[in-house]
Amino acid sequence: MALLSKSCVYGIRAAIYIASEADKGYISISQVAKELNLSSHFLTKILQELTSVNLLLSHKGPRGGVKFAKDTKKIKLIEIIGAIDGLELFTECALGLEGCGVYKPCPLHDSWTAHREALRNLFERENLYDLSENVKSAGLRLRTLNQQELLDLNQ
Amino acid sequence: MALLSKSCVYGIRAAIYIASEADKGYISISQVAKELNLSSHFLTKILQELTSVNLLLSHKGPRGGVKFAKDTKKIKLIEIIGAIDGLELFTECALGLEGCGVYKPCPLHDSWTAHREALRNLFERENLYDLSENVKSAGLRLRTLNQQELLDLNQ
DNA sequence: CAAATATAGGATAATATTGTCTTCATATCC
DNA sequence: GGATATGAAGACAATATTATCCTATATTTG
Repeated sequence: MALLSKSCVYGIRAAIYIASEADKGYISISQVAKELNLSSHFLTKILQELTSVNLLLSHKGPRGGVKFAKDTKKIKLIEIIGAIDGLELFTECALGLEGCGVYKPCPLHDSWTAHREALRNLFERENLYDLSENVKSAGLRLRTLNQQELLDLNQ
Repeated sequence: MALLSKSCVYGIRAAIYIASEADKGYISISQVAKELNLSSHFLTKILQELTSVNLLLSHKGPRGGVKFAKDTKKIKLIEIIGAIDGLELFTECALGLEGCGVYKPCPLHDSWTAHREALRNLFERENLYDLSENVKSAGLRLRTLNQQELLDLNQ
């Protein structure tokens, strides 16, 4: 199991990329998909979840695409995660027990709730502007590596 | 998305219960399943993953069942998780990028790797004996609640 | 208005996860 | 040795996730 679903991860990577191009207005999803090595149709669907909650604005037709509806400094990763995966990860019992709480806790209740908050903080801290700036200035990576790059890395 | 798969969660809940009955020798899987409100066939499959890595010993026939192969004080939750879900959660990039590391990090690399370790520690700390003792002494919960219990809880 | 381009949205398919059921093999007990 | 109880293992089904493809709709451009 991964922490986040693939859809969510694709959404986050795309969001950071779109934020890095925020000054250019609408950016086409197919360009984002190409840049990140994703299926454009699949990415379109994922980003629709972000437009439906008004995080993204979309525009059809030539020179259309998507852009963020507000200042990317004010958009935290947790909003992207909430729109795609939901926030259950940050609210639910680690053992999936409904009603697990102070009154009827599971054996992991205390340690997990504490940890859950730290995890939530992690994603509440990160805003899209900072993340995208880091990508630009430090050459961080949003793409998968191709075969050759993976080989190079393993040497 | 949840942190752990359902199989893993079922495995953990069963493991804690089995540990709480460790002094009774082999305990039948169907009894465990009944106690925890799980399908016995499904649980059998999950526990087979624990016997196949020699965490559990199994015994067929009347008075058969499963029991832990070593002192439950020495079995940490991380071992159960590793056998069922694998340890990818504690080793992989949060954005699922292969080869994400110091050399070619993703924008979340630093904060996630730090957090990942804390998460791992959480599950490395907890041993089955302590967890099962907590369940017994503090009446903690391994079961799902039934309709009535859920209603009671919400009042 | 026509052509081109882009998102929206639905149909379908592939795969993984979760769950049930049946059969088999083995052990116990009488 | 026969009846019974139990885990092992595989077939199968339901559901969720991931992915692809096709059509519809809106918008721009000429």
